[in-house]
Amino acid sequence: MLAGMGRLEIKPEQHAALVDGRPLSLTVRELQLLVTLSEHPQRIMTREELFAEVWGGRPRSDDRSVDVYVSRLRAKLGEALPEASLIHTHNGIGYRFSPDG
Amino acid sequence: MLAGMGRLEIKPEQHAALVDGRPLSLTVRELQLLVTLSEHPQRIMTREELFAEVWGGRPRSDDRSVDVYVSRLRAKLGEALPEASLIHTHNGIGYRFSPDG
DNA sequence: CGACCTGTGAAAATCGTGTGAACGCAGGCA
DNA sequence: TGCCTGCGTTCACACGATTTTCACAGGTCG
Repeated sequence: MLAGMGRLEIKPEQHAALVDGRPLSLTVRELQLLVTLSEHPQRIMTREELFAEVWGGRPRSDDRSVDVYVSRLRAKLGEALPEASLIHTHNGIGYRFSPDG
Repeated sequence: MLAGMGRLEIKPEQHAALVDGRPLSLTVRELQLLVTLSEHPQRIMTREELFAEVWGGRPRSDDRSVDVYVSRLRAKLGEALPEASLIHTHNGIGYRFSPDG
């Protein structure tokens, strides 16, 4: 128990992601992205899908917003849950959220 | 231990907030706000929620009362408990009371 | 009147966002 | 193995948005 996960709860209605009951200080965008990813666990989501959900519309072909926010999110999650790696990169495709490592 | 908290007691029924047994000199509004925040520890509360509890009704869209009173409250808490940071800002959303830092 | 509380406007300070660019890693191929 | 190359990661910055703080005017109550 409390290995890696089970410690992270995502509560969109409370505008919060909790680790051990304590909210991470995520920005609105970061939270939106985390919520979107976590709503489809183990599913590889393309940048287009993620962009559509979080920003709305389609990303420019060279838009790196999703990558940048994934990076920021990983940094904050990594601080709060050092041993967990929740967001996985799928090269050439997109990202996947995995609740357990 | 006794960093930040354990030293602060909030007694709504006595219209008082005590630090090491001594009452802070808070105004009615300040106390109401502190009570409201502290009744939901670790929960991010929106301005609308706080306003509804303390002032009643809905704030004007550009109302900054909550912010101003949070600021006044922090000033007084900061004097009595210099090392504690009990009220956290969540940008774009609202405020959160955290008994321990 | 004098002391204090309250809400408002506005200036000052801080933070979030998106972008371009630098960097680094992994995979393909000789 | 060693070099390319494409893609993902992260940094730095500028701009806009949001929060913090200050000053003040009106109100209350002794």
